[in-house]
Amino acid sequence: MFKQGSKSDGTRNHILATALRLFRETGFDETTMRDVAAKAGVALGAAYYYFPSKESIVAEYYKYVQDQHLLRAREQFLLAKDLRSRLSAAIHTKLDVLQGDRRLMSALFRYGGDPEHRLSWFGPETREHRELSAQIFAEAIAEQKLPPDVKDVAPTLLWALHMGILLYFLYDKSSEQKRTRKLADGAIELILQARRFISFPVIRPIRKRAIGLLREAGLVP
Amino acid sequence: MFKQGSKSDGTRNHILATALRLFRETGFDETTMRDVAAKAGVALGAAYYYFPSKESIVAEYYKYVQDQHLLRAREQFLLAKDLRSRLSAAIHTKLDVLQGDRRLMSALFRYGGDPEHRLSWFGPETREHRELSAQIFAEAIAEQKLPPDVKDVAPTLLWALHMGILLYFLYDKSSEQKRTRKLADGAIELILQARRFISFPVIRPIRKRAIGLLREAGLVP
DNA sequence: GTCTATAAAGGGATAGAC
DNA sequence: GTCTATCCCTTTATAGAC
Repeated sequence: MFKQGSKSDGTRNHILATALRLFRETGFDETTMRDVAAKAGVALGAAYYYFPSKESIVAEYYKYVQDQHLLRAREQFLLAKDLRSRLSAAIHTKLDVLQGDRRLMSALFRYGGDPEHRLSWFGPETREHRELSAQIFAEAIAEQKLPPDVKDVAPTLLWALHMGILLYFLYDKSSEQKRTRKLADGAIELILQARRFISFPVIRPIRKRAIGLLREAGLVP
Repeated sequence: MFKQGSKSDGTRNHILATALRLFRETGFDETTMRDVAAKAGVALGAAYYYFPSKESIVAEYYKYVQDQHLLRAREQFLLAKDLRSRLSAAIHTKLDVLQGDRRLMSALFRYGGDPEHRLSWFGPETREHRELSAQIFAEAIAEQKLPPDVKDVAPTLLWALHMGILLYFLYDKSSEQKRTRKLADGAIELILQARRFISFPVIRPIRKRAIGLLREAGLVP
């Protein structure tokens, strides 16, 4: 996104930027492709030439979010040494990127329930996105000494937690979504507390069982 | 749904049944109101006379699912005494009701991400549905001796777990969604195991903290 | 009150001309 | 690479039959 170059890239970016602006201001469903084309000063067909569907514009935004998240999280990882700061960096940078775009996220959300959809969060076509997202959490916990089975599944579980927090974020009407920030911080504190328990021999059987269940279900690697 | 009576009820039910059949066979987006009207043998206007929108037909289905779940779960509760059977009844009856309607569920799913939508799962308009759903889980654990704070939040947490299982169900391509059944059974076993730990004094602080966090976030009562 | 027939506004998507 | 013209669909609306 926003890379410059040939003339076509200029038009494409112009249409994209206009569309995202309208989606943010007016909402996804409320914005028509005709609006986008008109405001961008191109014909309807031109908009469809660059974006095969209205949804594909949102898909572009999804990529942008992933890139931004990776960039910002890694930037903060350079200075964050302890687990708390690193988990905090991983989740809060994501919220930073999405702050103000909650209406757009609603449009993304709808793809999640359709296994056949190209943009479904859990479908094969978006596996790369998921893995990239989990990778950020893997980097957050990279230096931690943890039982191997825990370390294997932790990134995916943190990714799942982060998805839950994003859902909360979507519904959070508090100013600047402060409640979500608090929820995230609280969740991190719980993780830190759980981290101490997780290696205890008493916990081992239930831990093994839980991870085994998730593995069998294909929910974790 | 399916209640008989006046002539209008007959037509209404006929349109509803036809629409659901087409949604199941062809998919929600692929089925047009014109298809529904045509297959039901009524004019387009008649279909819109009974259902103000295509979505409102799906909303009707949602009510039907809730009613059926309550009915079937309570029927099984009469014979199920231990916690395992009662949790099993609560979740498996829901899956029974939804079995074969996964395409329809995809259509329902999309409402979940839009806080402004009348049919959003987490919005104020559907609170009754959520509470009714949690009520079934409350009945499943009614006879259990549990710390009061746990007993207060358990129905909501079980409801959340059940929502997660339904998401898995949506994506489960195994024949008759056997994998989801296994996942549900495994989750129940984990709950039984956790049930033994939950009252331990060592666990108390982290438990209090976790529940406090959920309360502050407004996620549990 | 229940429904048919019909039209038309508004919007997603496409074919093909330029 | 861009635009015009067009199709199909949802939805709303209306006039009138039963």
